[in-house]
Amino acid sequence: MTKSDLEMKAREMLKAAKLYCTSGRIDILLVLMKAGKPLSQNQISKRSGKNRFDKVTIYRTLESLLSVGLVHKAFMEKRAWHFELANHCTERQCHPHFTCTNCGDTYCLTEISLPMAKSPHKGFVIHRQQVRLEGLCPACA
Amino acid sequence: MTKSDLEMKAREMLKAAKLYCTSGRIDILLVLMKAGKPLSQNQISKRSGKNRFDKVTIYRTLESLLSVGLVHKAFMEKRAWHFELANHCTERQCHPHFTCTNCGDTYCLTEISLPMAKSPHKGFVIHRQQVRLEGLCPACA
DNA sequence: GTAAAATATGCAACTTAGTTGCAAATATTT
DNA sequence: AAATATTTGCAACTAAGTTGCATATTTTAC
Ligand SMILES: [Mn+2]
Ligand SMILES: [Mn+2]
Ligand SMILES: [Zn+2]
Ligand SMILES: [Zn+2]
Repeated sequence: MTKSDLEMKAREMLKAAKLYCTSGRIDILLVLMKAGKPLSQNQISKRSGKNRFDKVTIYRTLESLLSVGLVHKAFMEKRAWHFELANHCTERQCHPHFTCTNCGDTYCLTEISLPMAKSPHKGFVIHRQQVRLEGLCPACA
Repeated sequence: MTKSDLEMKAREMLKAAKLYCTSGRIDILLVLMKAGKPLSQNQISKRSGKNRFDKVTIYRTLESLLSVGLVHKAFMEKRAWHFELANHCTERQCHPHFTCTNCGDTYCLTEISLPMAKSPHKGFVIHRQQVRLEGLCPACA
């Protein structure tokens, strides 16, 4: 897929979601598509190349992408929020994220999925489940 | 269990972990025991009654409890870290936490446990798994 | 019990993540 | 091209968490 193919895809995603098609949104979508793993505001900023958006803009952009479901917050034990494209995800369950306790890298384990937890009787209604794994990555094991 | 029973227990936990038995640690352990759910530094501070510890002390106390495994960080989609006693937990998996998307309350689902995820071939070694659930609590369903 | 050694605590100052209001800029609709 | 709707940057702010250092408390050794 060429660079402009990706950009076309980003535009289509925004259009389908009825969001204004701005350079900030396109740029951030491209960064997330290329990254293929959850990124923080800071990481997104660094990867935005020549277009440097204000951090407020990045947060507000992510918020708008979140609100239409194009992006998810990933469940990670880090200080900063991490965002990723909401693909590979069902309505009820995102793929697990694995973080290496040695090198700190995080991987999306899109091949794995756990059965949904069963509600513990007393009337909890479970809508969504997120799983976080930690251990050693191939390089550190 | 009377108040002093709990305090005795806290002292024993600290002794067994070879940590100095200070009023701060005892106090924070008591708060966590009584709470029975993950609390932030701020919440712990408010619940500490007449003994008000500096927030730096609370963080450092939690760090020491973490380092000997008496306390865990719970995996929550909130801005602040949340800590809880590390009981009801196996080495490999803590109980799932459920957060109500309506009222925001969090519950420890100690009755539930999911099977451990299987490593996706390529050499990941999984040590620990955490599960977060969201949906509606009995009061909000 | 007392002194020495080891560790915890408070305070002030700092860093980093995320938010808010408002005026200027850009995107869409007409 | 103008009118309208929405986004963006900037500056100033809040909240969470950290660091250094002097003082206080806990433990150990005698
Ligand atoms: Mn992912
Ligand atoms: Mn819990
Ligand atoms: Zn690693
Ligand atoms: Zn609720």
